[in-house]
Amino acid sequence: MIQKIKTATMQDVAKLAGVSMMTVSRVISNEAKVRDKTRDKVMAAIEELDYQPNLSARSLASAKSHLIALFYQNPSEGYVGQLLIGALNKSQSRGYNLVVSSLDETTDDVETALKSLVRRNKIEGIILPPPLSDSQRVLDILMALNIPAVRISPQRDDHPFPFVCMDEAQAAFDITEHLINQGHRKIGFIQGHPDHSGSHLRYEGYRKALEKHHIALRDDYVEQGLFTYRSGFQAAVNLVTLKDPPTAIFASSDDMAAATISAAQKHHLQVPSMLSVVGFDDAPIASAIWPSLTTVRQPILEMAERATDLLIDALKKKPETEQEMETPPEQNLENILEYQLMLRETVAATKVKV
Amino acid sequence: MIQKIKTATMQDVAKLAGVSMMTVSRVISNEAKVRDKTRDKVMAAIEELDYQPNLSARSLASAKSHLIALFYQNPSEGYVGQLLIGALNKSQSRGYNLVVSSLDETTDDVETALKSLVRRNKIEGIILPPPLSDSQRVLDILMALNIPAVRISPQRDDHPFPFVCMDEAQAAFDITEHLINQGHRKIGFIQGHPDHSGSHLRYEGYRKALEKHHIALRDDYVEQGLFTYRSGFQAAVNLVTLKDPPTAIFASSDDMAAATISAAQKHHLQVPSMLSVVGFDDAPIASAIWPSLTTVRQPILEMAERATDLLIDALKKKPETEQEMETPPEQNLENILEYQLMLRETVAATKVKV
DNA sequence: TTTTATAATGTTAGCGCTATCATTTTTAAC
DNA sequence: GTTAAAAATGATAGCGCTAACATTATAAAA
Repeated sequence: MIQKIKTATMQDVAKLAGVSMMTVSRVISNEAKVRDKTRDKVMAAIEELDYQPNLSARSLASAKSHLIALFYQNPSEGYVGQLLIGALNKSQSRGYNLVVSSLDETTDDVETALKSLVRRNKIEGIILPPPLSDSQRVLDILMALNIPAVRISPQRDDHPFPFVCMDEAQAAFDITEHLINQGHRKIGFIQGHPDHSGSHLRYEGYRKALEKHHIALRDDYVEQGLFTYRSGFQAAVNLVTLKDPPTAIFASSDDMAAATISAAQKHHLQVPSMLSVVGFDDAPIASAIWPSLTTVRQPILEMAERATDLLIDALKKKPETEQEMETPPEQNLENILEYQLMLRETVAATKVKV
Repeated sequence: MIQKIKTATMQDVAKLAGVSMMTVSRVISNEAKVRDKTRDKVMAAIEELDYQPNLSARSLASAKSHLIALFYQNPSEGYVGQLLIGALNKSQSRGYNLVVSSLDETTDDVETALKSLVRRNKIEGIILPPPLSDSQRVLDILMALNIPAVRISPQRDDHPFPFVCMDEAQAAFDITEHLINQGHRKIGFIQGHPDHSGSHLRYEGYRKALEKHHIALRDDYVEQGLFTYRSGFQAAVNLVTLKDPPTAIFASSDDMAAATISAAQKHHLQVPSMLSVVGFDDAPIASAIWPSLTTVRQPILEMAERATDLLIDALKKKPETEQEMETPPEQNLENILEYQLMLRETVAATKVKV
């Protein structure tokens, strides 16, 4: 026996509410001119019939694909996963569908590939996570295509496309201050890859926190890393073998923080009793290792959701004004999301009095 | 200036090919009865016009949602990510859309939640990754709903829903044999969580490899773990502090393997020169740490693709025969996917002669 | 060849919604 | 109160495709 439960159509709703289909359509789609009383009647009917609009019919009638795309370029698996879940949830709930595709911006034919993807699939808007969000090349192509795009965690904010991000400098500041509050005064820092978005911001936060608490910035406490475990390991060894070693180390990524813990243990420094360590990202490794890592969680899923919202808002608005994706020069503050300090097991208060 | 490039419709193709729309439709959708000559003409026209079928129109006309769902329940981030990419790619290319939703099978109202999700979104089929693929409860509900589902890496294969998986026992066998081939005879094993799919299979593979090479299975070389770093650490310490410790350790997960490396280093055993370590999963941590971990890669993305294919095949076939999702009792071999040994840096040949 | 079965193709009628324009109602202005 | 402007609502015609059936071409049987 097959379930032939005919779901209610807009027709049904209109009849029940005693209005025309068009009015129902207006109530549902935009917030067009509908009298409150009418809207209420329609809403009630929708409620009663448990009406679900048919997206296919809507797309067909409105000649819109209701398709947005997310392009990614070899970021970590965990990162894409979060991104996808966020973008998928949001687009679904707003009646859009998501196309996901990997895109290598370094190949010669990005332009062709990109254009054909967009044209053939009738893609209406694009979400660009890092590192694509900083690819001048991709941005230029999209700009020329006159297709709306939203960037996630871009390094530079001087581009007309809107973006969502997190205040990395503030997060770095906070986690450094957390160390200071635990009594640490000798705090080492392992920098991230100099080219990568965020490295500088994280260093900036570290610097400012020291400054605020009148702790001198020591050159020998700052080591260069590349975000990788291996680079972090070497940097940590350098710090730990200093004549006057730090009592805490802030590594700019979780991989490097994990390496720092290994390096410390190798040099017979118990973590956190003899050395505190903090990371950045809340990557899977942060909670996999033991002791588990105190770090900063980037709200990746939420960023993806916000980006999707932003994009769809622009899509819905655009046809009216035929304007370029208007970016308020002052980025809306709501698009700078909250991070979260994940206080776990790798930080302890100093026993030594300061 | 807006791009009003009207994309070709089926009408256009039909006209150019000198046939009716219906014939074009038949050429495109199924492999129905169309003379080869006709098909060629149509294909040529499609090619020439770069025709892309309009999915919305198709869905509307065929009264199908072309929607499949993937439900997940807190697996690791990397895992969902791979899964999503695979499922998304495949469903996209076969003209389906993917709804993704997390689902907690332990809550009281799973049944209600599941039913309403399926009904409201008109979901036609479902992909169930672990651990949902083994949830009797969820399987029962879906069965009652008479909705096709495909399971990924299920523990038990006695259920009518089809599944895709990897030969874990064989993989465990292979990686154990790799150790043996490097001259190791004293090989420790850290088991996974006893409840979890795969734990037993991996142990079985380990056991069989020893057996094949006439190496006695020693009880004291087998430690119980729970897949977590922490559990692995303790197990590794136990193995390493044995009077006659193993020269190699096979941990049933990468997290535990990473922990094993830490434990070894803590006990001044250099990896791999003094102790070889292998893991299982090829989780992000495997390539994050250093030395990077020799392990087994599960083809997660491919499994998701295959599962999606399987599901869509069933969906396309079903209406004809109105049959329950026919599972050939003997699972098609094509649905057991190839794993890959990731030979990295944590294995060395024994120096001691055997 | 004629008849019959069968395969191949065509015709028609919507699927459920929105765009467009026509109509009615309300509000504002005089 | 009358009239004009504005706001709210309705009627109609498809969007591009497929289901269902009708028709025609082809092959098989008599």
